[in-house]
Amino acid sequence: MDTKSLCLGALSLGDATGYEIKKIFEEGSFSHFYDAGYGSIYPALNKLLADNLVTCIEIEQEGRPAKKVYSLTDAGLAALKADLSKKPMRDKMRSESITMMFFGHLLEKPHREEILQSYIEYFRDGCDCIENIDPTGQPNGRRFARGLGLAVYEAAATYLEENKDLLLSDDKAGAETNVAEVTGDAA
Amino acid sequence: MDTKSLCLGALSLGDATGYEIKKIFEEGSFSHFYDAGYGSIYPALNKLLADNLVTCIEIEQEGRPAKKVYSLTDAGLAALKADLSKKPMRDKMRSESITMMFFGHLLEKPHREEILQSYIEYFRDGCDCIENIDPTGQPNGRRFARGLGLAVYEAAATYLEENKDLLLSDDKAGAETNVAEVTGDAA
DNA sequence: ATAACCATGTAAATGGTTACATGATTAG
DNA sequence: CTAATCATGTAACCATTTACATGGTTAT
Repeated sequence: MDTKSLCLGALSLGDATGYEIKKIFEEGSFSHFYDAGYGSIYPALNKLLADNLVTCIEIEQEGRPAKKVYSLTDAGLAALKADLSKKPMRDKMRSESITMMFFGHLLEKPHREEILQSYIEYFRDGCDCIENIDPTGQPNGRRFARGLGLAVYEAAATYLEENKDLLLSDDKAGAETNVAEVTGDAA
Repeated sequence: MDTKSLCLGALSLGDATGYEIKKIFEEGSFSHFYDAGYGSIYPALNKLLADNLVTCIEIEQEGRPAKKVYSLTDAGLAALKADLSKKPMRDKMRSESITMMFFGHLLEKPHREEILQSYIEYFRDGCDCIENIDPTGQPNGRRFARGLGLAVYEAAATYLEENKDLLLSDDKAGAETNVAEVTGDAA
C-alpha cells in the first residue's frame, strides 16, 4: 500500500482535490496512521487517472490554478477493496524523539527537556486533532480507528508526563554502563 | 537521522557485526522505534568505515564468511552526539492494519477478524519483547524509552481487545455514509 | 529432510522528500 | 506588511526494500 492506495481511500470518503487530500492526511482522520506530501500525492493522482481508477473535473478559478476535483470510479473502488484484502504489512514506525531519549545520557539536559516537552505537545495536539473528528454516524471501522489513535496518543502523553523525572534526572555514576562494559561480553 | 546514525547508536551499546545490529533493530531495545534490513545496514556500515566513524576487525571462521566486528571511533561518537543534538523530526508512522480497519466496511468480516487478531498478537509480542529487556543498571534514557514503548503497546493491545465488537459488528444501515452522502457537501 | 540460523554483500527498483516554480487572496 | 491559505506540478535527490548470490551448520 502506497500513496496511490491511500488516495483511493481518501476519495472513498468523498470527492476531493489533491490539496484537500493532503489536509486529510495531516489534520483529518488519517493523521495518526499515514501521511504524505504534495510531491507524492499529485503524481499518485495522475497515475490513478491514467489507470482510470479516478476521474477528474477541472474547475476554473480566478487568480488561482484550476481546481481539480477527483472522484473514485467503480474500478477505483474495486482496486481499493483489492488492496485492503491483502495481508497487512507490519507497522512501520520511526521516531527520532524516542531515539534521542534513548541516548539521553549523551545529551545536555536542556536539550533533553526541550525534546520531551515538544513530544508531549505533539501527542496532546494529536489527541485534540482526533477528538475533533466527530464519530457520530460514521462506520464502525472509522470509529474503531479513531478510538485506537486516541488511546495510544493518550497513553503516550500520560507516560511522558508522569515519567519526566526519569528522563531529566542524571544517571547514577554506577549506571554509566558505556562502551567498555558492554563491549566486554560482546567481544 | 538515517540507518547510518542508528548504526552508530547501536555500536555505542557495544561492538557488533552487521548481523547483530539487525537483531538489535528487530528484537532488541530499538524494535519499537526503528527498524532496518541488511540492505541498508551493510552499506551504512561501509560508509561509516570509509568516513572513519567506525573501525572493523575481521574474524575468520570456518565454513562461514568472515565475521566483521565494528567498533565506534571517537569521531563516530562525536558524530552520533551531533546527530542527536538536532531537533527531532516528527514521528513517521505507517500502519496498514489501521488503514484496513478504518475501511473495515469495505471488507469481509472474516478478514476483519483476522487482521484484528494478528494485530493484537503483534502488540502482545511487542510487549513481551520489551519486557525481556532488563532495565537494571541501564541509563535513565533507555529505561524511559523502554517504559514508553511498553505503555504504548499495552494501551494498543488493551484497546483492541476491549473494542473487538465495535470492529466486528455490522454497520447499521443508516451509517452507510458512503460516497454519495459525503460527496454532497464536498462538491 | 527441512527449517532456521549464521554471515556477508550488491544491484535494481521503488517510492518518498525537498527544492523549485508560480502567484493571487485574505486575515492579522 | 506579513504570514497563511489556496492550488498545482516537476525534477533531482535520497533512502529503503527486494531480489539475487553464496553456503555451511544446527536443531526439529
